Amino acid sequence: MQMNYSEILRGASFKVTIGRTAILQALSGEKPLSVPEILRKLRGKKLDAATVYRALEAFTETGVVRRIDLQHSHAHYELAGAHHHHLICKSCGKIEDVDVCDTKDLENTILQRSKLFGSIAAHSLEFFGLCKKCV
Amino acid sequence: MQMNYSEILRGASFKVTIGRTAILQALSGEKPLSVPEILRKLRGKKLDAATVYRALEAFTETGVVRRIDLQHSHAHYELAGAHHHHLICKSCGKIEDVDVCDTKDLENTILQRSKLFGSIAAHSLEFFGLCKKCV
DNA sequence: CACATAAACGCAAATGAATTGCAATTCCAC
DNA sequence: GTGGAATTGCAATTCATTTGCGTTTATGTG
Repeated sequence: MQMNYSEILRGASFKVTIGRTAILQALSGEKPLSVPEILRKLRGKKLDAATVYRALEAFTETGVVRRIDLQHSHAHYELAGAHHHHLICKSCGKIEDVDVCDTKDLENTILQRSKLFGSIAAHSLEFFGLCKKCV
Repeated sequence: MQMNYSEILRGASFKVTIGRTAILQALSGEKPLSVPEILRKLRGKKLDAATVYRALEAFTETGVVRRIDLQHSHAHYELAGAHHHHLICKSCGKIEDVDVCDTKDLENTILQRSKLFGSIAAHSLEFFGLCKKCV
């Protein structure tokens, strides 16, 4: 069931390049990364920022990567594996994954009540609080 | 129960200035605004961008204003009145408010399962889909 | 395997949002 | 009214993000 990065890229009909493979690899860690963080992580690979931005745009469009908001004034990205959300510590920035997510009912309720919308394709849900160290 | 902007400002122990009152006024519309949008809306008032950013930072810290993510690569702000969320059309950008929100149970469940976090203070929840015109 | 083509890339420049330092101004409590 | 702290404007700066363009590279087709 494991999918390597080449397969992921090919599966979304992207070319398999060193750069894009490296970007996916960088995103395979536990924490969602911003573009500057990705660039720092791939310092050795002399990847241009424009390349990373263009790759991430393509990746998010096809759903390979998910873009999330950690309220840090710039976007963060993570591999779009299993659907999940995040707990973010407002003090130290620690991030914990949250895999509970039963918003299907909620989405249906919302769609029924909405006068203007016809469909919901995605949602973002992040929780902000304090981790045990920062309490 | 109506609160005017002076009262809101005083209530959060801010000084009541023309600038900050105008910012709150600008945010009183239906749509969450980005800083550039606020500046455009207050063009006549010759408010500096730095002033707006500083005010919004103070406002979000004290909870007077809420910062939300519409996946547009820059932050949007709205008055922190009744707790609600948003439906955002991925095609035309239309925004509809969602006032259904029973995430209290969800938050408790998440906190219980979490090993690292001690408290949840806030959450962001936005739905992305297509409005009826863009279907 | 060569080759054509579209995708991906690097580089440089431009844009645009957000931040910062500092001096001047303004609100507010006393 | 006066003093001090909060707020502001201005200018300069930082940082993320985008864009144009010419070059390189992956890939499928013959």
